[in-house]
Amino acid sequence: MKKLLESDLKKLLKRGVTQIINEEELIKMLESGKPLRLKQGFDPSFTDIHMGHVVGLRKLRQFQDLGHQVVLIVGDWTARIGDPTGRSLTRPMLTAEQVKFNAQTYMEQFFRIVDKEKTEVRWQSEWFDKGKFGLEDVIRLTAKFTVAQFLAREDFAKRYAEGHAIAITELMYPLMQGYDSVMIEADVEFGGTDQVFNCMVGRQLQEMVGQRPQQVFLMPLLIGTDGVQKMSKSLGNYIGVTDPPNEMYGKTMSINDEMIIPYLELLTDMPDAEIEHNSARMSEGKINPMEVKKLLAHELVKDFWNAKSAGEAADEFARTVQHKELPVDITKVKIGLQVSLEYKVTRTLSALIVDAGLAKSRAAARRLIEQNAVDIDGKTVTIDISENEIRDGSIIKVGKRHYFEIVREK
RNA sequence: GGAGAGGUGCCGGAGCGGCCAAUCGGAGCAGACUGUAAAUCUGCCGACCUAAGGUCUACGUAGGUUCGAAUCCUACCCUCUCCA
Repeated sequence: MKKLLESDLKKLLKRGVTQIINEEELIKMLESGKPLRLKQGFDPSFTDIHMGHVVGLRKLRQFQDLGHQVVLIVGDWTARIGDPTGRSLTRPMLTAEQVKFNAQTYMEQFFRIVDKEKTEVRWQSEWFDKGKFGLEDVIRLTAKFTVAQFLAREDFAKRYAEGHAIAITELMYPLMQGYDSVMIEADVEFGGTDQVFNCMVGRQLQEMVGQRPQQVFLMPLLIGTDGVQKMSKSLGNYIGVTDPPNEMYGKTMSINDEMIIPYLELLTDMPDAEIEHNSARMSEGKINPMEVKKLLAHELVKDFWNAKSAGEAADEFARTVQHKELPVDITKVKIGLQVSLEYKVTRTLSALIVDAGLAKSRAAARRLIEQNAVDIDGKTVTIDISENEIRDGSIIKVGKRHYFEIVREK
């Protein structure tokens, strides 16, 4: 165990933390010098980790660096139910195969941030599978809680009030998550602020079986790139940890100003003093917020890729976006006479745009043309011309930042 | 088990025999403005056809009535509410 310093404690318990239940006890536990069992669960109902998850994973890493033990729970059973948290609709159930695949992918990404050496991976199936958990257990578990307790939870209450369906299995979800804490004898459970209820159930269950109730460590939910809703894959407002450097950089640059400081606090190791300094300069108008955002974007790409990629992504951004020059790599679309058995096919510009993957359908591509969104070699095109009218090597721009090059086949 | 309400495009939600590819809001996309921010304004927003027009596919599922159905009828599936 590393010796606990005052500065460590501050960083650990203050930065990027919404609430700790119960903080005093947690501090005592940390000071005792005994390695703590930190519970982090996830549902393999999705595969990609994005920056929203990173907030919590970084926190786990900080604890690990002080010598504590992470216990990662693969929610292979809960995933099949679907976490009702924040949902207005019942989620579809997943098959065992999907769950397994997703878990694998998830963990590959998880260990980019969290230290694998100090992590114990446990699957819920270890205690929930057939033969291990029976009706008797279900009854014992469910008997401890009331419907009123569950309806106190905001999302259940809301769905109920609005007449949306709530499956009984969904009520099982928090119980199962709580039971996990008992099984692994968790000292601290980590989660986003939307996890309070589930984590508290764990606390209560542990107490009922005579274990010391876990401390609950709640972290803020990261707002997505749209600046409004929490970051989530299904809303499409996320930055994934596996996003290629240019994309990660670009997406970061598109967040709005208000989010720059929170992102720095939650996703980077930039010292508090430096963050405050930047924040002050921005509000005094001494620096263009874009410059700070560039620091953030660079920092993220550096952490998830490397310094070299970060530099390149920054250059690419400056080149294509700020100076409106061409990107380094351009997709090439081949044109030329294509003769099938039946007839000769000459494509139109709209078809080329679809082939380049920049529109879902030809109708959509035509709409783009009509809306002056398409340029050929810098000149806006307004009608859907034939590929024969396009020169070899022409650069076609679609929207603000998508390009492709025409290559004529002889 | 009984009674009532309802299932519409990515989401919410109008329409209740022809003028409905379907009002409106949100999301999304594009243009203007910019710092590829945000906000704002404007336009688009089922597919296919080199097309001011045409064709096809769509309003829970399957049939039916009608010249014509998202709209009426029948059966089925699903959801919600109340009663038992």
